[in-house]
Amino acid sequence: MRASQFFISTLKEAPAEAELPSHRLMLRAGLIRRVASGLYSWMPLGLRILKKVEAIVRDEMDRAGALELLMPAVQPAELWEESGRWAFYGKELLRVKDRHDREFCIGPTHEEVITDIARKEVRSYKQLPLNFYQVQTKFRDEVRPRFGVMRAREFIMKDAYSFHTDFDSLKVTYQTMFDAYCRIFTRLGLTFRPVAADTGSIGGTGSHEFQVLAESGEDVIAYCPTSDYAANVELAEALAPTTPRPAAQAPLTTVATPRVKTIDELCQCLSVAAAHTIKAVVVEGSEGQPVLLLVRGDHELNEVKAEKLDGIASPLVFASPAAIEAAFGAKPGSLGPVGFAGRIVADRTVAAMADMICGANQTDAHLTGMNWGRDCPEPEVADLRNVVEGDPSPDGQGVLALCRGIEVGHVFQLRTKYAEAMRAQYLDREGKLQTMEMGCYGIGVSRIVGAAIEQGFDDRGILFSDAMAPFTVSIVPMGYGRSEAVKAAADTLYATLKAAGVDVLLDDRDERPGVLLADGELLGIPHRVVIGDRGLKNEQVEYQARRDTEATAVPVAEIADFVRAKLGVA
RNA sequence: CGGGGCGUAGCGCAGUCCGGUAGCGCACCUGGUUUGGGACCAGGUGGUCGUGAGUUCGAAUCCCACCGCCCCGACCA
Repeated sequence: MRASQFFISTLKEAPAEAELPSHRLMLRAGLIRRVASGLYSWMPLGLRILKKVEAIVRDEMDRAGALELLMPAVQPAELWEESGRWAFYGKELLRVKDRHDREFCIGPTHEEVITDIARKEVRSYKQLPLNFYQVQTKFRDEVRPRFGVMRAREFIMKDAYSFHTDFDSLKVTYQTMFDAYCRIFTRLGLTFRPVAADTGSIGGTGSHEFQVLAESGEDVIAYCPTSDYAANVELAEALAPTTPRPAAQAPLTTVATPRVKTIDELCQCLSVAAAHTIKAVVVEGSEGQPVLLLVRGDHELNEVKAEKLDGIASPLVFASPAAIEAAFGAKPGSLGPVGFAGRIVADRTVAAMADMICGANQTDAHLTGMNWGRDCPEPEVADLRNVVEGDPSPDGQGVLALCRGIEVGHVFQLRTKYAEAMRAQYLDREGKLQTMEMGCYGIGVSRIVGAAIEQGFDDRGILFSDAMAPFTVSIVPMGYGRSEAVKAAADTLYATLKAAGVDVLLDDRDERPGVLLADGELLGIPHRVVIGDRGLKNEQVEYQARRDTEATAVPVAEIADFVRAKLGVA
């Protein structure tokens, strides 16, 4: 491509709305333009990147035996009513009515439509397993779209759905897809980690997320540096302390703690460490009754774990201040287990504590020296908290560390959740009707572009991998319109690389050298050849990779082969 | 949904407190000079100051309402 025939629209300054490096750089480089909150146009340059990601995804999906199809973005409400999600999905589902007043949604995902296809098309076990995928626009009406294409409302997703006669078959395809995902992210040049994950609103059993490691990530991952354990903190198990509970020593004492509402204030007021306190959270049980959850003062309640407990409302509902006062006779900030007659669930760590400090169920008062068994009954025990740095790894191999990640892929074993609700059945060998097993597999194609930039940029711009860059090589002539020699050398190299199938940009724009060089760096083009009269005097041009600190002089006669060698192109 | 902030030219901003008929940098157009790191000179184009309703002789500026956008929060009692 000749830059003069293309559309390059870079900005020296990023619009004020962008905060995250990837978002700023995507706007500055002119890859995307915002249309409305969470809605972006992909400009020609950005679309090239998106297409490259898509091509790799398709290549690996095809290789994994998945078959591409295309489902509509607009879906009838009836299908969602059948699966039960029309009611369950909530406000993120964009619902619309057509001219006949019939209800539809703009698809945030496609389990319903694909299951409808499977139940209509598949009759026999002989047709299974099957794996379909599509690359398509999704819409999720996010509460707070942010970070440009990373959490947009409309985005491009590759979603695949597999159908099976039995769980064993599902597990085989799940592994095939897991492996394909690893190849995709590796080929894209991303530093990523597959982690065990919660299944969330999609439902099902086994699940892994593919997380691109980045400081700005919205997810927290717990991993073990000395083993291959890795899980989203939502899921990572906090093991029970191995040391037994110490014997009670302190007497139960009520202390006045005026205006103390938080653990921080409590620690200051009593000059104690948070690890000696316990934090009380009141949630609703399945019948709406208050349930008291207890975690250590310096720990965090894990909502996902809490709502999985039997008898707890799911999704989790926090009790209202009024309900709390009615049940405890005290305001939030002074709650504790002593004297509370309802259900109490203590985190494993809390269950192993002695001489604790907790709320007294009396406004502006706390108890010190609280002990299980002596001052109140032994509590029900469960894993309720987020793991913290240094916790023992659940696989028994060392301790956990935490890092942040951007979720770019997610694979699920859905099992029969949708097939059952929507009666996706087949006839088995014996002629008996059976429910299909299902898997689903998603990749956030547009999010990958943001995530990749988040993982690769410097003060000059983007650092794209060869696989994702809008162009692999740029030829930057110093004075294309002024020097016949420069023009000839640039044109020759351009023709040669193009003929070799290299995605090359000849920057023949009538701009000053500084503009051409700065734009190439902003766009993250990984390989650059600078051609100028200065070098040509000695029959030389300059090669510099985007990540190199210095240019390499290369004889003009050898530059094409030199670049091809750098790219690994024959 | 709660809190904070911001809406003035395509982008970045000043002007708003203290009302007087809109400005700077970049970008863009024309001409000239330049040409190995975002050039220089000269001349130009472009704005219902987010929208609506008020106060006033007069509103970007003051008052009210609305809309849009960004950030933080929406377990941590």
